Amino acid sequence: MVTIADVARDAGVSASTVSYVLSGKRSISADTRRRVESSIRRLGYHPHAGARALASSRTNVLALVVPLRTDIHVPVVMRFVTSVVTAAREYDHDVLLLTNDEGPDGLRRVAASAIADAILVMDVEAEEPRIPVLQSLLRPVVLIGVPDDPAELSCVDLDFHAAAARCVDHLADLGHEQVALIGPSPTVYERGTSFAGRFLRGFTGTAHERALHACAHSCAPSYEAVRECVDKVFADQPETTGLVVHNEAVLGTVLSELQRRGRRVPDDISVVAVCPEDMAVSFSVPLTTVAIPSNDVGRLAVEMVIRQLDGAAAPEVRLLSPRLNQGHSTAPRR
Amino acid sequence: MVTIADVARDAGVSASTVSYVLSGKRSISADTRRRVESSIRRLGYHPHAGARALASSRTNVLALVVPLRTDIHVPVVMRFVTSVVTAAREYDHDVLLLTNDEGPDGLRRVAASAIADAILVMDVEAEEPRIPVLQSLLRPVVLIGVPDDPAELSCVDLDFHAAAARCVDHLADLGHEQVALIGPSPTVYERGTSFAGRFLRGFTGTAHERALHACAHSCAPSYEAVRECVDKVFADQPETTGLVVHNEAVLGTVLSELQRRGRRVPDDISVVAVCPEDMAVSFSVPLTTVAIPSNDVGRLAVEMVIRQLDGAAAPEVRLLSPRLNQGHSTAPRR
DNA sequence: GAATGGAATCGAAGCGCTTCGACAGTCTCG
DNA sequence: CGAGACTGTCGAAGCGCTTCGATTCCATTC
Repeated sequence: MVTIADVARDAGVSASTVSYVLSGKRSISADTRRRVESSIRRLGYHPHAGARALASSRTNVLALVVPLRTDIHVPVVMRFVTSVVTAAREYDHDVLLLTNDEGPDGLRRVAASAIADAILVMDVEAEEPRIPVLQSLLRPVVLIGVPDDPAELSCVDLDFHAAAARCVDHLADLGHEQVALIGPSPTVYERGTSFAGRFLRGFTGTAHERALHACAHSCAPSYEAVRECVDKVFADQPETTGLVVHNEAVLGTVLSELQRRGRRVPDDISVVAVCPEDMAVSFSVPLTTVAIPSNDVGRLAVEMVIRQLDGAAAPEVRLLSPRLNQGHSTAPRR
Repeated sequence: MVTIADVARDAGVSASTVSYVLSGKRSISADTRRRVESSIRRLGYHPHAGARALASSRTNVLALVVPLRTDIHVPVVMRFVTSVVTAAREYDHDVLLLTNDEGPDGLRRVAASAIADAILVMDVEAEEPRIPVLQSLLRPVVLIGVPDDPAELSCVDLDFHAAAARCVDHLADLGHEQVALIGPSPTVYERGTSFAGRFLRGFTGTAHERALHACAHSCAPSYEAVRECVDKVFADQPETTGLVVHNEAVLGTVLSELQRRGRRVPDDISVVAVCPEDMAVSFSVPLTTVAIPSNDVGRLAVEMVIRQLDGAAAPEVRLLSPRLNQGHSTAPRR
């Protein structure tokens, strides 16, 4: 293994000088810097992560807690994960993958043994049970999702309340008077997943404000559940002409089910989906969507946590404003 | 921070004794062990990962290289990832998530800076370009997938050749004479993804042996592509009564497309899918499948790499035998 | 009863790095 | 021209752990 001492010898300087070249924490003459850098390259030197962590109490690793559930749409989760990894690398950090199945002890272990400098948590519930542990960790934490009481922890997420409002307003503006929401799986609501409740409240609240008839149904990700759910919508409100789908997993099934029933999109019924942008274009009708900005959220989470690590920022709650992308799945009511 | 010295003082022994209690590398009297363990618990001691790595040259971290592509089915990827994480934790290891976008340098960096002890690689191509780098790393590597020339690297995967054979045999045994394969996206084949080619060869080879008429088509994950693909199948072979779908992303769409055309499953056409077991039951007809054993593969990959780390095993190629689960989507030809 | 060997423990060295204080040399300015 | 400030570099300490003798104590064995 190539050590800092090898580089120092090769460049004719001391080890500390090499360290300062690398960290930039003290000024170095241009000539020395050049020599050291060329030695580093020539020898293929990479600082030993453990040694560095030991000496500096910084690992340059972020821990990311991902959900193992399957009722939450996996491709969406994966988008967050990759955006976090990508952003982390830009700030010279790596990402350690954690699941919840070790429970709070897993978090304590990672924090106490200094495997990671900070922790990012996905799949946040409204009454998030992990908050006490996370607070006790004495490390920066960013929640991807917003619990009812963030308790001094950083949070970042799409503003799902506003997103729902945006959907309803769009449909109302187009003249639709009976609207329906097909939401996430019942299990998602039961668990109190933070974004689900926020969206639902935004939906019903705005529908009420705009004086629309509205109904909302959760929907499990199965063929039968979708069928049943669509049944319920038209049973509740036969004249429903505006549909908001907040459930990526059943989106395709809902569309083909509408088709099967002879309801044309957007002629007979307008559909707004809440999903990642690139998902919207993979259907026969490019969908009008409120995008889930996984990339922005992931990147922002990383930036927030890095700034906290640098002591340059206090915890804060950031809600991203929703953007509606007009597709061909919504049209004025006829 | 609680250090080993704190524990030692608390238990009235030396630091090295605490270390030996933890590692079990020397014998310790029952009494001492008890005292040390209770001190550890009382003080909430967790060994500092960096210090440990420095002293022992072992990080207890496995790096996992995941694909960012979306033409490969994300939920399947995620299943592998979670099974790797879960298995790794059982062997007291954590998982560092790597993507390919740093290229070979990323691998070198992780290996040279001793961030991880070993590397697991997903999304392996037939002519895997990363093999030279991986070999130069001087660390255990396990490929999840089998390249044409593994070159002394460990590999583990489902035996896709045998899996295809199993599908075709099943259909042939049921009396079907014209069979078709709907395979992964064209981009997957173009890239030379290892499992795609192996499956395709298994399909055509076995169909030939069993004297069946067979055709195979790749299929992009879009509504139009599925439609076109199904068109092609029945244009090529109007009497096709056996269909193998090796493309999780379009499975649902293919089924509804068949339905749309009035081809009942399994009455008019038998369908065998290659997908994770739990995915098979989420359709209106529980599918006959050859399961992709993500859990077994992920766990096996971890076990192989751990055994190599312990010096207890040499690199090897492990192909898991396919298992066919009879569902309700296949029936004798009428 | 001296020699042998095993069990249990300790002390010290060392893993590769960062960081602090010291110092020599060079500038700047009154 | 000497005090003071700044620049660039070095040496040494120390981060928390593992591991290699060395040591002590006891039980065997002939």
